[in-house]
Amino acid sequence: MSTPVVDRIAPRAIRPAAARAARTVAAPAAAAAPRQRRKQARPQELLDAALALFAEKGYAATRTEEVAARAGVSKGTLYLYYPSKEELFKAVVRQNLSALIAEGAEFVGSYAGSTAELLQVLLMTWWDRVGSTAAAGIHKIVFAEVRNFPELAAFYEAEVLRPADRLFSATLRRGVRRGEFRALPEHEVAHALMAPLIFMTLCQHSLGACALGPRALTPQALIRTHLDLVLNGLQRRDAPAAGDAPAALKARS
Amino acid sequence: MSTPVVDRIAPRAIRPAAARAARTVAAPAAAAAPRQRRKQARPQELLDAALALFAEKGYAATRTEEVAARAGVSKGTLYLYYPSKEELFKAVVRQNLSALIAEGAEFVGSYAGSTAELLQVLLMTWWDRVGSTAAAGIHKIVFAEVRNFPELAAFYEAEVLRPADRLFSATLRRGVRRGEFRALPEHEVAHALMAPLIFMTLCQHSLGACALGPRALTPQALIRTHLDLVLNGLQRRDAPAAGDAPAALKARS
DNA sequence: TACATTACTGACCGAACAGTCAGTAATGCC
DNA sequence: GGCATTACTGACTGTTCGGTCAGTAATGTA
Repeated sequence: MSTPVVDRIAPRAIRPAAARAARTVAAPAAAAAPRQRRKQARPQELLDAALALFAEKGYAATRTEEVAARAGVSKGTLYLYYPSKEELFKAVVRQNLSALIAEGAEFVGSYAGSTAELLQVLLMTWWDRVGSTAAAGIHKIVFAEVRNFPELAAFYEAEVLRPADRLFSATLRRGVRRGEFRALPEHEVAHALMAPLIFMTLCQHSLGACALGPRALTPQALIRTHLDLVLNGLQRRDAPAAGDAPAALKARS
Repeated sequence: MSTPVVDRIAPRAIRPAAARAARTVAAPAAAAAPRQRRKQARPQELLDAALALFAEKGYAATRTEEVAARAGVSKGTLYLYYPSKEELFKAVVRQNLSALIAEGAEFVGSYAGSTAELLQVLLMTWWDRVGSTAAAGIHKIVFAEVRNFPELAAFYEAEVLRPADRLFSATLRRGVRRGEFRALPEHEVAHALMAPLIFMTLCQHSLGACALGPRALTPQALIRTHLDLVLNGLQRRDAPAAGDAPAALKARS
């Protein structure tokens, strides 16, 4: 089929050539202060740097030295605060995903309005707090690399997947119980609810970041269409159509 | 927040320790024949090996030597047929994705039944020929790694994304033109149509492969629920419900 | 059997990278 | 100012991997 040709020289991977400078030009706030002692601030700064780089390049492709440089410290310092690359990653997941899911579960328990509205709020809030931020890039990593790092699979399952599934299943049951929705399989509908959103963030964090991908797929338009489609699909044939756009759960901090 | 602890020794990545044996126990068909000359068969065997390994481990994490070993040849031979790892990957994409999309476009042009039926056939066929095979793993790679290999982004966009988007947009327009569907934004609905399916394959090729992930998400059940949901959502309120399950496009070869 | 062609091999090169640790300098205390 | 504590540094190590190329052996031809 394909003819053998030996010509070009392909680079082993993307050339790093970016880690430099970070120390000399230094952090955005502090000018060019060499060797500061700021034990309190380091962990958070390292987490921020790690999230940004993991989301951009993936887990395996992110070099710990680069994370350190972005946080304005040396590689040795990173290992002073996190015992390994893996533990650093886990800390990032805990801070950015686990926290919000717990908050959402609490919200669902005390919500009084219609379930269609509730779903709108949940999805909009997810977009506001995760989907539109670097945290969305974590999903990209998990999907792609979890098989190469089996220990991270169990961690993500317990820390993110199960809680999120519980959250949406409970919400859908609520809709059926109140006579608003048809009774469709919970897991599958929960999947259909989140899949297009997460899928969109995957696009944005991959093809989209290259100014390519599904053309002009603006998040707002997609979420609106998606909600219209799904809420209409969930609706009992004899029920009236859902109202639209209640106020969101809570503005980003 | 996090306290510094330095204790465990984390491995650099997943230990390869798998490439061995492949030559001695050799290929399933030929016993243990050293140094065969089979110029015709090599390219396809290399593509098969590459697809399997790329889908399992990702692009960067797959070692060319491992691909060669799985195909029953040495690393040098691989580079005799494909000039670089990147070109090997492109060849895999062309064979496994581009081909089917072209076939689907042809099918849509000549289809006579209802558009709801047509969508069912397209999705079912996609599942049969891509979603349920190793080829689905390609999407995982693209989402995760395309940013580290910008040249692959443009390739995938031109070779897969645009053709697929054209295919679904045309089908949806057909439904609206024939008065079967509501007029919703094409790109967004096309996204909502494919996202849950591709998303499911992502799950299966990552968490699912670790026997985790969304519990008991069987493909058939998900596709059925998804189609029910979306076709019901697309339906004009005054139209009758869609019929079900026409015969599939064409059985897997 | 001798020779030419060429499919195939695998040791080797250079670069990259997770994690270490002996050393350096900022800070607090007297 | 002098000293003890400790946050921080960066050169170093062992290993991995894409790609190369001089050499080897299978095949066709006579």
